[in-house]
Parts: sequence; C-alpha cells; structure tokens
Amino acid sequence: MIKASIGLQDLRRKIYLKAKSDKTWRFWGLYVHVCKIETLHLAYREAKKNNGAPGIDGVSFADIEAAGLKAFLEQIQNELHSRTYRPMRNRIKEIPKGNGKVRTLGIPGIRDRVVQGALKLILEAIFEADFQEGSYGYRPKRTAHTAIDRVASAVVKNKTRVIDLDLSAYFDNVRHFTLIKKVAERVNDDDVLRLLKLILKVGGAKGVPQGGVISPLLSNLYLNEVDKMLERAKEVTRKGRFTYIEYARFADDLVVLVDGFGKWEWLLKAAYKRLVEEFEKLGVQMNQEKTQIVNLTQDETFSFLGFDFRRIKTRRGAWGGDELLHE
DNA sequence: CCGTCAATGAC
RNA sequence: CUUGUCAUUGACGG
Repeated sequence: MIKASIGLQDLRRKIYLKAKSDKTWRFWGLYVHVCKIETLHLAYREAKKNNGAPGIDGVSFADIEAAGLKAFLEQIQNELHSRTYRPMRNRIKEIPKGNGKVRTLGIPGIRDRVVQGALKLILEAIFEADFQEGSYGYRPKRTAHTAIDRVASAVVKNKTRVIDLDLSAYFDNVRHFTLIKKVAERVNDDDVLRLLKLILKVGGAKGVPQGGVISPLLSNLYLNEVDKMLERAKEVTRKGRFTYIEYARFADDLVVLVDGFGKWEWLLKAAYKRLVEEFEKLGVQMNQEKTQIVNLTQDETFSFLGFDFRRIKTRRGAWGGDELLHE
C-alpha cells in the first residue's frame, strides 16, 4: 500500500480525534511512528532548545552535532527497530528547593531524552483526549492563570468549603505496574509498552524521574482517575446550570471546592473520603499535616499555584469576590 | 504561513 | 556537567 506519508502534526491530530470520539479504542501500530526520523528529529529539537546538560555519558548537543546529527538519529532508529535500544542510567543531581529540602533529579542522556520525547509526542495525542477539564499542569494550551480563574470563579459562586490537598513526592511514588496498566487501556502495541517499561526501569523500581521528558505526561495519566472521580461528583450533583463542587489540579497541587450551604456538607465529607480511597489505591501519600479543609466564610485561607485565596468583605458589608494576595 | 533565538513563571 | 514539561511575552529570519 502506497499511503502517502502524512506529517507528524496531522498524525497527532488524527490520533487525538480518534481517541476523543472512541473512548475505548486501543491504538496499535504506534511504534513505527515513534521510530520515524521525523518524530526523532522533532524530539531532538525540543530537547535542544532547553539547553540542557548532558546525561551520565557526558555527551552534549555540541558533541552530537559535531559527529553528525543525521547519523545520531539513524543510530537511535536502528536500535529501536532492532529492539536493541537500552536507555542509560539517569544522572542523579540534587538541587536545593526553596524550603531548604532537596529535589532529586534523574537526568537522562540526550539520546534517551530524544527517545522519550518521540514516545511522548505519540502518547500525548492519545491521552490528551482522556484528560479532564480540571487538569491544568503540563498540558498543551493550558496555563496556571486559567486554573486560578477556575478556582476564583468557584469561590465567587459560593463554593467556600475547600479541601486543599498536599501530596508528598508523588512523582516518586508512581507504581510502574499500575501506570503501565493505565497506558495499556489505550495502547495495544507491545513494542511501545516494552519501550516504556525500559524507560521506567532505569529510573528505579518505582516512580517517574523528575527530569524525564515523558514524566509529566505519565504523572497526569496516573492521577486521571482522581480527576474523573471529581468530575463525576460534579455532574451527579449538578442541577441544571448550577454545580455544587469544583476542582482544579496542577501537577500535585489539588483543590476541591464545595458549596458553603449546609445541605452540601455531606458532599464535602464524601469527596474527602473518596479522595483518600483513590490515593490509597494509587499508593500516593497525602501529606496529612499540610492537607486541610478550610472554611472561607470563617476567614480561613488556602493557597493554590502561589496565590493566597481569601474571602473579603466589601465596604457595604456584603460578601465580595475572592481576593488574591501576594505573588 | 513556516521557522530560529532570548526572556518569564507554574509545578 | 540545574533536569524536565507546559504556557506566555519579545526579537529576528525565510
């Protein structure tokens, strides 16, 4: 068959539309697209524009281009085709976080960043179709600003009981088996699954490495079931255009807002209980000290994406909108 | 319309 | 030998 080779952008759009219109479809024949020079080349350019440092092999972008980019990409393609590709160990680098703690990065070699990037380009087209409205982190065309708008708007509409969740180190706690199972719900391609397992395994027995190109996408997939649960809670309690629960998640930063009227107290409790269950199933720890339920009508506050949310009174004494303070 | 290269900021 | 994703803004080029 002489099917004219379609461009990567068209392919990704086609995959996305299929996934969107057929929610149970399992994609096959994806590996060949991951291995295409066009895909690898785009992944290389994306990696290069971050000006990142080399992995454990010390090979830089300048080194690669001095030896010839074309040969570099063809070498990767050959190894992928012959199933001899093996990712190298990640280079471990500890960097200080703001609060005096350290963040452990797992930095893949540049050629492994290219492979992960190629895989990400294909898988993202599928899973973007499955992600929920309230999920904002690491997603194309989504900004922290719109996530904050969603929360602010919910507060204005009287959602004043807030579950402010803190997840401890959830990148590190992703269970590979559970994650692969979620990927396999949509991907019926043994080569792709095998490649993904190789990539996960060099990062350790569990967790996705901070520094990995596909880690953000995988982390969103891992928590997609939580987003779906909250979305269902919203739709089940909906009365026409009125909703009584809202949520927004940006990576591990999650807030759930429930209507402040007394008759919805049960919904707040139920949502919290369901969240505990979902995170338990996933092996993700809720930080019990920093997770809190606040009541905005009692002058309590919460923080989301660096903004402090509080309810203020207007000069007339009526409840005004929400207010954002500090950065 | 397509591309390249700087910044910034959320996690 | 501070990694990654995403977004925004700006400059320039064909």
